[in-house]
Formats: sequence, structure tokens, C-alpha cells
Amino acid sequence: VSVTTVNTLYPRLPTISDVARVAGVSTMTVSRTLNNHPSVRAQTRDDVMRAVDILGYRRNENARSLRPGHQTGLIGVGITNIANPYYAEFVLGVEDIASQHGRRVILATTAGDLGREEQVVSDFLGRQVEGLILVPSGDTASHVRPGRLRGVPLVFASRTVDGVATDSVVVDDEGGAYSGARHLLEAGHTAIGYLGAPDTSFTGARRLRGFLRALSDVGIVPESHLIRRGLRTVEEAKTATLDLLSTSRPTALFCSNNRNVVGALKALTARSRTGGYDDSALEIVSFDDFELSDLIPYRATIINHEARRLGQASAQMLFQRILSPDSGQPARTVSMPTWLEPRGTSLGVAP
Amino acid sequence: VSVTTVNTLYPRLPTISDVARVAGVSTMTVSRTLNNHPSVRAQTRDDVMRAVDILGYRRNENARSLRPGHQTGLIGVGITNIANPYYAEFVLGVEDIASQHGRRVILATTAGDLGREEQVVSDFLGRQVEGLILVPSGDTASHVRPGRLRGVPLVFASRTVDGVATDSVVVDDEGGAYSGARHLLEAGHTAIGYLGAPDTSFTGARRLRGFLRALSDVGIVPESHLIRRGLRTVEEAKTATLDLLSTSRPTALFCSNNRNVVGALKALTARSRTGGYDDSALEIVSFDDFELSDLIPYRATIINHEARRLGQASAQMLFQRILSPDSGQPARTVSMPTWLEPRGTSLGVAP
DNA sequence: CTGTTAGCGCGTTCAG
DNA sequence: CTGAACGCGCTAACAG
Repeated sequence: VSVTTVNTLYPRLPTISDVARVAGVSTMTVSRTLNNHPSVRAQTRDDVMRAVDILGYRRNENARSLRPGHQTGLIGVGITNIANPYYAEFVLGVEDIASQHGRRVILATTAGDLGREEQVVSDFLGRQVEGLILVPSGDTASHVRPGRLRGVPLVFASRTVDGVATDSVVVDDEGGAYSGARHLLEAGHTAIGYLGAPDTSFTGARRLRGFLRALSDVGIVPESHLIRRGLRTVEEAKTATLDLLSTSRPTALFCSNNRNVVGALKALTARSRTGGYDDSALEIVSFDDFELSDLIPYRATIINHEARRLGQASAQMLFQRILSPDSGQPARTVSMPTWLEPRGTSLGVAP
Repeated sequence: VSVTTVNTLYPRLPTISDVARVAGVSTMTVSRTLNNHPSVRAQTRDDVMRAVDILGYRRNENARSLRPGHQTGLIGVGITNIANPYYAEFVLGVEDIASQHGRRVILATTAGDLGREEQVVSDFLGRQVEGLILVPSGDTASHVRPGRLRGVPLVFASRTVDGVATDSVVVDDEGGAYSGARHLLEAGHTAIGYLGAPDTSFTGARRLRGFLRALSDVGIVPESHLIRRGLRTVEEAKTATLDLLSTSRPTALFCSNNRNVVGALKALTARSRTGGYDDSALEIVSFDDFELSDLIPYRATIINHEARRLGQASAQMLFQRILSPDSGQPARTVSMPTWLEPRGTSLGVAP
């Protein structure tokens, strides 16, 4: 009785020796068959495969990876928030390359919290991942110092961390923001509202720097009430935009990311519904593309870059380390280019 | 020399016995310390923890889960496409519940391909996942018959599969589509274009059924050229919409999902740019919400439901099975409710 | 309070 | 061509 009960509670999966027993051979013969070892008689092989089929046997990858030299085939990916379509695309890029190398992605979200990130890294290492790709949460990261990782390669994506010398793939934030701002200036705008992420955010700081440099290059000192930073969510961006428009009359808006432009557009929509505000001349520049950016009802330009490519590039850097761990190359930082794309009504009438 | 070289190539992680040696105790003492066993002297505990710190030791979870009774703490999640924000949100919902139960999500995409799904399931089982959540690719799924899973609980999300009796969480597709179509009919529309997924898609078939039932209830037989099915991507939906509008003059469009409505909107934008088509009276109903649906420049209504809740509900069902595997309850199917939400210019002017 | 023994599932090494 | 023994890292059970 007790055996049956235990089996129901913990349904023990069939092991290699169960297969061996059913097939009437030794475990080694099963192992060789499963690994396509040439020296197995065809008849024996058939017996084994039949037993495998009967039992529904599957090799235990965890036990397998316990053996020296064997790897787990796992790549740990830690992102801040999968609900942001940008990181969803990013993960897809990583998965793309990982599956090409026969690896599986294990995913965790850190919610931008340093403590959770530390747990996640620790968990990943405990699961013997072959490599880590991380969108770091903050600019301190002692848990991720190369020494603590014991040789497991790490790639930072989207941001880097001061004092941690490791491979990273980032977007050309400053250059992109510079050219986006430049675009507005050349169109004659001088009163440009800025909606930005917190300065503590790596990309936020870099994009702001590019924006300000473009203004300073043409001798414009931005008025402080036009510069809104510290915006983390769509909702915050919406509120900030409403507040900005209630006190100022910018002729253009520069949105430092995906979330901010969505919030800004929601604010503009809400505001135009209340009437009394003619924003038809407003022009928008935004970092990051998003779905339906075609439909922006303003002159608009996107500073575009592809999350999926960022993911692919990160994974490719990681696999360079994984596949030749002895190369001893110094840490590299790759900057992914951006480009401007007209959107919204700035497209004008197509032919 | 050779030892050093080998260590560089295969950086062997410190094991429990390395820690034991450095701390001058046995491996059991280390193990007990790490598991907060009460019967370890404070002094010994400190010695162990110091050794752990020096070596940067982390417990090997794979070796640990090898022991009988121990679990891997892994939940396998297989979705068709993470680039669809809907499934990204879905995964977040699963991860939310999973992390509450101290489990980690291992992710794979099947791209809607049955062969890949089979590999994914096999891989997950080989990694000893404690449970599986799958957005199934097709309506055949022999690889996923309960017998093949050897007692590992499985939950289907978003769709079910004929002939596989397992827990599932689906959206009330037919009821939602019915009420959405009803909404259009009550507004006086009779020529309604339908943009739908392939009939082989579970949700596609159900939504079409609800739509057609609403029409038939008021005695309308839809003209066949108004019904477009088999649309898998935004691009296909866009093309189909352009084709539809070039031959017909529907007063309303019913989009059966997220991808289709985006495609339809892109088509309408492109078409209005070419001029000569007044669609200002057009009304849209769409299944699935999407970002910036606020900005739809038409009267619009969303048949809404929350992907994150779907993910949470799926994970909750899964954990019921994981936590009491002996319950022997029959498979249940939970239907998540939908609701109508006005969007776009149908909002009118806010107070 | 601490150490020894044994075994989880698998595959390499060495004998048949 | 096939099998027996051993060890990967960890911990329950049983000494001491």
C-alpha cells in the first residue's frame, strides 16, 4: 500500500535502469543507444528503443549535467520587466541565438530591484547556467563582480555598470538623442519639452546628455520647467506631460523612451478632448519605436533601434565567451546604432 | 601547468567538499549549515560561512534536485511567440504566481510549430520541471497526452486541444465576440467586415462562431467577401483589409485579435493618406486590447480581457495540481470573462 | 553536535 | 559488442 501511495505522491520518473531492466540489457547499453554510439547491435538498439517507448523514458538532464565536462545548456536572462514590449522583443532575440546553439533560456524579472537581481543571479548560478545576460537594475552591482561569478560569462545589455568590467551591448543613446534633438532644432523649434527617465537610469542619463549637447551646440539653454525627468511609468509620463502643458507652450516634445512617449500621447489625447488647446503644430521626437507609432496624430520622428538585434548581439557576445573561455580577451562594449524614422502625420501624403 | 589550463577551460565551481576542506569540517556540517539545521554550533557555522564566502561557493541546485523527494523548482512555460505583447504579459502573470511559490520559469517559444512544441515539452520534462504551462500550437498533441507526461501537471492556456483531458484556462471567446458583434448591430451596422485568424486556430474558430451567431440572431446572413479569415500576422491583416475595402464598403470592422486590428489600422492609415476614401463613419470592434488603443481615430470598442490574469489563473491551476498531486480531480476548464470597453473617438468629449 | 555511509541518474573507464 | 565499477554534488539515515 505504502509504495503505491508514495508513487502517486511523487511519481518517480522512469530511469535508465528501468529501461535497462525492461529491455533486458545493462544501463550502459541504454546509454550508448541514446547517445547514438556506433557499437550497438541493431537488434539491441531496437529492444532499447521499444523499452524507452513503453516507459515514456526521458533522459534526466540534471543528472546528466552533473557529470564533469557536461553543461546544463541553460542561459540565464534577467530583465527588469517583461511587460515592456521592448524587453519582450529583447528576450526573443536572445532566445533566437540561444536555440541556434542548442541552449535554453531561463528567464527572471528583477523589477528593477537590486535585491531581486542579486537573488536571480544567485539562483541562476546555482542552476549552473553556462552564461548570464542581464539588464542591470542599478549602477552598483557587487553581486555581479567577475570574481563572484567564478568564470561564468556575463553580458550586460542595454546598460553598463560602473566598475564592472564585463562585455556589454548598449544602444548609442547619446548619439541617437543628439541627432533627434538636432532634427527638432533644424525644424526651427526652440521651446522643446523633455520627458525623461530618472537620471539614475543608465540610458536616461545618456539620452539627456545627448539632448542637452545638441541644444548647447546651437547656444540654447533649456528652461528648467521644460525638462521633466524621473518618469518611470506611462502614468507618470502622462501626469508630467499634463503638468508641463498647463504651464508652458512647447512647440515640440522630446520623449526619452517608449513609456514616456506613450504617456505623452495619452496626455495629449486627454487634453485635446477637453478642448481649448490647439496642438496641431506640435512636433514629437521619441527614443524607441512602439507599435502603431504610424498613427501618432502629430509630426513625429522616432529614434529607432531594434530590441531584437540588441538581444541577438548580447547572445552572440555571450557565446563567444562560452565557446572559447580561454580567449582572455578584455571586456568589450558594443554600441548598437540608432536611426531616425519619420512617423505619424509627418509622413505626409503618400504618392 | 596542466591543472591550471584545465581549470581555465572548465572552471570547476567550488563544491561542498571544497568548503568542508577549507572550513576543516565534514561535508555534512556544511550541508546542515546551509540548510539552517539547528544542531550546528555557532562557531562551526561561522567557520563554514567564512569558507563559503572565501570560495564564492553556491549550492548546485541540479545535484540537489537529484535526491529523491527533491524538486527542481522549475515551471516550464511554452508560448507561441513572445514578441506578441499579449503573451509577454501572460508570461509575467505566470512568473508572478510562480515566484510567490518560490519557483522559477523556464521559457521557450514554439513559433506555433508542432514539432518545436514537441521538442520543448520533451526538453522541459528532461529538465524535471514540476509543471508545464503551454499555449498549444495545434489541435493535435499526442506528445502531450497525460500518459506521456508521467504525472507532471499540465495546464493549457488560451486554447485547449481536442482529446487531451487536462486543466485549461481560456478566454470566453465566443461570448466576447457575440457581445462585440451585438454592439455593432445595435448601433445599426449591417455591413460588417470580419478580419479573423485561421479557422484552425482555437480562438479564431470560437470568435468567428460568436460573431456569426450574433448576426444570425438578428437574421443577417453575412456576405462572404466581407469575411476574411486565415490572417496570421499584422502584415496579412493589413493586406486583407486593403483588399476588403477595395471591393466593399463596410460601415464597421470586427477584428478578431490584437494583430488583426493593428493591421487594419495600418491599412486604414495608408488608405486615408492616398485620399479619396472617407472612412470617418467607420466603427471598429476588436478582440484584445493593445497599447495606445486610446488613439484609434475611429469609433472603437475593445472586447477586453487581461493576459496577465490569464497567466496568473493558469499558474494557480497548475500549483493546485503540484501542491496536491493526489487529489485526482477531473480536468477543469476555466473561462476568463471579457468585457467591452469604448476606445478611440467613441469616447467623445470628456467632461 | 558532528562524521560516515549510501544512493539519487547518468556516463566514462576499464574488463570481459 | 556488452557489462561492472566508480564518481559527479548533495543530503537522509544512522552512528558516535
